[in-house]
Amino acid sequence: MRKQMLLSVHGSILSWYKQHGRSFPWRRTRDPYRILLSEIMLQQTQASRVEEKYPLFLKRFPTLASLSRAAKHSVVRAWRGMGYNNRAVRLQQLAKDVMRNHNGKLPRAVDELDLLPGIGKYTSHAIACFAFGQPVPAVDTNVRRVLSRLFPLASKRRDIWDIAQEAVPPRRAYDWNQALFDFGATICTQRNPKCDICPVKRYCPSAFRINGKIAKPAKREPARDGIPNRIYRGRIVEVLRNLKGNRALSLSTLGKRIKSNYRLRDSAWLRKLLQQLERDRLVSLTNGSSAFLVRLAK
DNA sequence: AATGCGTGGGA
DNA sequence: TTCCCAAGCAT
Repeated sequence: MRKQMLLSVHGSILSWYKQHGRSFPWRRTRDPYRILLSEIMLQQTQASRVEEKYPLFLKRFPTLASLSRAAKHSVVRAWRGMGYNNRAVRLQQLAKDVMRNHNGKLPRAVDELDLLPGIGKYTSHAIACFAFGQPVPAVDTNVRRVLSRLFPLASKRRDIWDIAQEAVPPRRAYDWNQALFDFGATICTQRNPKCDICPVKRYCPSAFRINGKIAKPAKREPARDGIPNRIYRGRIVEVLRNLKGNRALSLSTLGKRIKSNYRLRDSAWLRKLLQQLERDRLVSLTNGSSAFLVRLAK
C-alpha cells in the first residue's frame, strides 16, 4: 500500500477520533486486569452494554487475585446480563492460571497471552497494546472491515493481520487501534456506511460503493419449538442464578421454568442441554435421593 | 473449518 | 412483532 496515503489516513482518522471518539472507562486505565476484563466483556458485545456492567463487575471483583479466589457461581452471577456465559468461566480460570503460573501478573508477550483461556489472537493483541503499550494491531471485525475497504486489493491477497501491522503508526498504536474501533462502529459501518461524512473518503477506493446486503447463514441452529437451544441455555443459567445461596433445582422444576408446555418427553432434550452446560463447567449435576438435581457449578 | 455460544436495544 | 445485530473464542 502507498506510504503517502497511509500518512494521510493516519492524520485524518486520528484527528477525527480526537473530535468524535467516545470516552469509556477502560480507556482511562492501563491496569492490565481492567484492560483484560474490558476486552473479554467486549467480545461480541456492544460497548454500551459493557459500559453498564463493567463498573459493577469491578466493584465485586476489584483485582485478578480477588477474582481467582471467588466461588465460581458468584462470578457467573456477576456476569448476569452479559451473555456468552462461558466467558465468565474462562475468565476466572484465567485468573487462577495467572495467580499460579505467572506470579499473579498478566504476561505481556502476545504469545503467552494467547495460551490463556478465553484469549485468542484479537484479545492477546488488544491487551499487549492497551495495557502494555506495544505497537501491535488489534484486528476485530471493525478493523477488518475498515482496512479491507481502504485497501481492497492488498486485503484480497494478503493476511489482514500483516496489512494491519504495517498500518499501525508505531508511536500512536493505542489511539490508532481505538480510533479504528470507533470509526468502524460509527462511520464505516457494515451496512450503509456514512461515506458522505467520512474523513478519509478521498483516499478510499470503496467510498460510495458499498451495498448494504449481507447474506445470512443458510443453516439453522439447533432449536426446540422454534427457540434455539442457546436461548434455553441462557434461561437455565438465569434461573439458577436467581436461586438464593446457590440452591439446586430438580430437572422437572427447571424444565417448567425455562420452557412453556414443558412435558416429560422434553426431559431427554433438557438433560442433554444440562450435560453440555456441565461440560462447560457452568452447572453441576447431582443425584438427589429422589431426583436429578441441578445448580450453578461451584 | 463450520458450528455453537446470550443478551437486550433498535430498526 | 419479528428480525438483526455487537471489540471473538473453542472445538
